[in-house]
Amino acid sequence: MARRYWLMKTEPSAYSFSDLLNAPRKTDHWDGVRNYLARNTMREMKKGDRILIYHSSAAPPHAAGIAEVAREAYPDHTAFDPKSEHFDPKSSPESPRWFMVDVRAIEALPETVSLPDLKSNPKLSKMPLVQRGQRLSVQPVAAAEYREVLRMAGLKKPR
DNA sequence: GCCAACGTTGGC
DNA sequence: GCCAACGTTGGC
Repeated sequence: MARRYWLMKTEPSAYSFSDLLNAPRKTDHWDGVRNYLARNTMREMKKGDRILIYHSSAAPPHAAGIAEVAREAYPDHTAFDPKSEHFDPKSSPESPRWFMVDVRAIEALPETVSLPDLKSNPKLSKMPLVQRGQRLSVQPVAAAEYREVLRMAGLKKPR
């Protein structure tokens, strides 16, 4: 199966692409997704798939870096922890409701690509990200869209 | 801080 | 199963 492409949002004040770059082996688990559609999308991810990491609630919001799927979906243990802000009493180790993947940072984009720039590129008009009202924290990206974002970021060699 | 657009919850 | 109320996301 051909490699696929995805986009994951994060609020940089909570967890930024730099945090991922500085994590051991540049790898971390992506916990806390509590939306069924986003969860289902994560379960489609395969090891080696590429991920655009997007900083939401920034000024301006922007694509910050690229990463890859390091481990495919497995139960999100933060849902089992009553002390976690992502705790969900309806999820249990026996019957997990929420899942996460591990992601590994590949590299920061040479130039971040702002949301206004993404919106003004007609080639990207079909991305859920730029469509009004889309709130998905995990979403698919077409291969051509991925390449276009990398080109806008000044990354000559697609990764 | 505002608020539009959704998703979820719960009464019926 | 419907749908109003409520909560969350996230751009502005």
